[in-house]
Amino acid sequence: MENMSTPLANNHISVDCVVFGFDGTDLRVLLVKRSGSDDGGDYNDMKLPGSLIYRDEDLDEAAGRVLEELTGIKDLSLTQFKAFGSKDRTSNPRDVLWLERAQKEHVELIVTIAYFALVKLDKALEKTVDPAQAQWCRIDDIGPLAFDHNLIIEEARKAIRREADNNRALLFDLLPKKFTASQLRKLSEIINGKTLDVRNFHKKIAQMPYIVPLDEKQQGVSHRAARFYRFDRKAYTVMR
Amino acid sequence: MENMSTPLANNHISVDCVVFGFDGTDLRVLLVKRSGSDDGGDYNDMKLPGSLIYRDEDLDEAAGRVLEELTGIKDLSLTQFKAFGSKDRTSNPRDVLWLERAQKEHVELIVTIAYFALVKLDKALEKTVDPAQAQWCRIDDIGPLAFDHNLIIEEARKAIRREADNNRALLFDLLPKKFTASQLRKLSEIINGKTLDVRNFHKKIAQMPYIVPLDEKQQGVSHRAARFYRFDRKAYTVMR
DNA sequence: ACAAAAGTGTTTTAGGTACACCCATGT
DNA sequence: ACATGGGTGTACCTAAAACACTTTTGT
Repeated sequence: MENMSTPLANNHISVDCVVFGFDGTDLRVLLVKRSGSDDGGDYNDMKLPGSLIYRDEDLDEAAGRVLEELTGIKDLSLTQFKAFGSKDRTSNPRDVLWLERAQKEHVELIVTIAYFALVKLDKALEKTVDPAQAQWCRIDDIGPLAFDHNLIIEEARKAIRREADNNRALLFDLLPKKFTASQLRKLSEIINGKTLDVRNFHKKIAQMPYIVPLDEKQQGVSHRAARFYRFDRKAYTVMR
Repeated sequence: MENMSTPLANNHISVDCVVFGFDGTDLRVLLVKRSGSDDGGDYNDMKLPGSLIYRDEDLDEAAGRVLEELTGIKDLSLTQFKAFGSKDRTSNPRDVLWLERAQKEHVELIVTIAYFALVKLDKALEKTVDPAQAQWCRIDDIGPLAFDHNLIIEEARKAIRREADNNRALLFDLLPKKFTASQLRKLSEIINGKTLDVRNFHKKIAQMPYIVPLDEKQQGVSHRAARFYRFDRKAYTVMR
């Protein structure tokens, strides 16, 4: 902050949000559609939801605003996990062109502060996003995105893995209120990247007082019906 | 990035560096002196080393430049751990006044990307920083700093604790090439915030192939001389 | 001799891992 | 009856925790 002898860059600050949902089988990420045209003609691709920072707004507020505009969810818990500001994040001319058309000025470096959020991906939520505008994509199924957004998603995945290690409550943000043991197990497997022994897993949740078994069971499945559980957040916070 | 109907903030992006050193007993942080004047007259306080981003420079480069200017160390390993962009980080009028004098323009929001670095705090390094300009302060001994720099240091401390959990090599960046078991233990205790059993600690390092005992011992100490150890980085990376 | 820090083993406890079969339900 | 996923118990192994005394060196 001291030295003014070198010209400052014409910088811009944005936020980008990696919103994770779990559909019972796969992890999904909310992406928005982008279209434009360049030398190669018209194109349609996807990017993370994001925005530049507005006047009188701080980072957390900007991230919250982006998600509220897109999903209608207010006060979604967002966690900042990394800033991206390498020069080669605008190495693709298509991205620079797209940015400068949108902003009507020359862009040298755009630093983005990345957030992740975890949501319960139920039918109700799926309806609130306009399919012409946004989409819940399976994480292993995402093509090349604008800017360095593929990298940002990878880093977000690492971040939730780290976070889940010292705060197991995090997983339950992705699950419905009532969930089965195998949903919880499959989600843990996806987050940790390794399979878990079924018996050991049952043993473990049985001794966690904050995972409470319900009397209710699945209905109409073509196999033995699974028991539902719920997460007791109060019991969890008391003990940890 | 899509919506341009709301005015964008007159933003600035900076980097701030939290450089940790270990003097054998305490953890220390490198701080630079700041002086100025306001309603209350002249003042002298301290802040983290930092800088705005220059033209043709990305975040990592800016952070590296700051530290090279200050300490002369090139290619110091810096880890980005968090961005700070809340509005109340400029809630102290003294800080805003200081900023605007330095930059000669109105500042609304300054987002800073914070990095930490770990260095071997030996006599040679202590000499390279000009005491009139900067100082290695004991971490438990730091007064109120400019902006939210006290908060940034707290977050940096949490970050290295997290990092040390899944990368024990990190501790050795803070220790001299030859170190004693008790130096390593005391450093671990400071990082983890709890005391460690001496016998269990010896047992543990004895079975770590990458902590190799040397024949050399301390000289001229008024008690039983401690054995020196060194960290074998190659052996560490091979096994993990 | 004494002060000050270094170094050394054993037992207990808890948690993790490995492993194979029967159960409930719909088609 | 069969296909599909749900649910259960025991033995073993490893890692962490608790705990007190002897050794070396300088003054």
